[in-house]
Amino acid sequence: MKKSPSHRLSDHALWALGRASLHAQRLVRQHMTDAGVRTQHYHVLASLADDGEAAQATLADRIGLDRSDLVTLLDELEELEFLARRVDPADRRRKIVAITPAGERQLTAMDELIHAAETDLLKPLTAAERKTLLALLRRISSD
Amino acid sequence: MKKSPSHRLSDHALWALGRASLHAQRLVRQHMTDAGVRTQHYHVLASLADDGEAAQATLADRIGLDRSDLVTLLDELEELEFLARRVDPADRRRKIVAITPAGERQLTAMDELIHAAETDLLKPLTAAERKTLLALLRRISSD
DNA sequence: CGCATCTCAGGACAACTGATATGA
DNA sequence: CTCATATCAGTTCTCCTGAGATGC
Repeated sequence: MKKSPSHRLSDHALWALGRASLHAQRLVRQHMTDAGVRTQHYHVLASLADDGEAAQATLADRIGLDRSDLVTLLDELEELEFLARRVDPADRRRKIVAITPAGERQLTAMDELIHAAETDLLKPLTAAERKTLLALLRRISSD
Repeated sequence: MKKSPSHRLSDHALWALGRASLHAQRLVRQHMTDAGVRTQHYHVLASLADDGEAAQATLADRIGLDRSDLVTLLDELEELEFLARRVDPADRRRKIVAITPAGERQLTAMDELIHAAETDLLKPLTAAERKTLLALLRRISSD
């Protein structure tokens, strides 16, 4: 016997995931929009800082972003001088993207906002539960 | 000593959530788009079937959807005759939304697709892990 | 009058698709 | 010629905002 009469919306991990993710996005924006910067900007800068400069295609793959969408994103960040594009002399089709000192400063500033949002999000969980959640999420998304 | 050198993108539950949710959305679409129906349509029909007919405002609250967005959604579903709107005689501002037999049939059909997507998503997890994940997701999104 | 309900118009973001120019 | 890279244009979907019309 099932206790609740098949609540299609609340019993599916599918929607629970969506709602949690939306909640997370809202927290991020709530902390970030003041700066006029978007989540994707953070992704780009963080990837460049953590894994080093790269061609746009590999950068897009690293973040899991579409290559065509990355173009506009890089335009905006280059305009702000948070990164620089230079043509790869070895293969002149490629443009190598590198973060600038100003970009690193911006990244450190955003790090705090992100950390605050993450803290808010995980507030109801213990440290062990946070690790469990992260591990489970990784297993269902990467495969 | 930390083992990995602070991978900003992979160590945050914030992005793990986003990636998992995106992956889930893709699975749903992969199973659903054939029918020309969207996720939100399912939400509306499922809520009407599980919790009964309701005024638009309360329906929107139940799904967690914006009231203005619900209008278009209901227009589409009414066009397909999957639901019907009728004015509440007790308060003529209100329109009571109810699912039709055709809507219920459509819902059953979608149930299978949704179930398939959910199975795909949770494939890497054991039954116990699925329960844990669902419980953790609920704790961080509801409060 | 203030207030709630439904409606309409439009913007912001993210994900996706297809086509093009250029170089390897 | 083929393939990959970066770019450009346009669509869809979801979420959000503000304003109007009608009835309480």
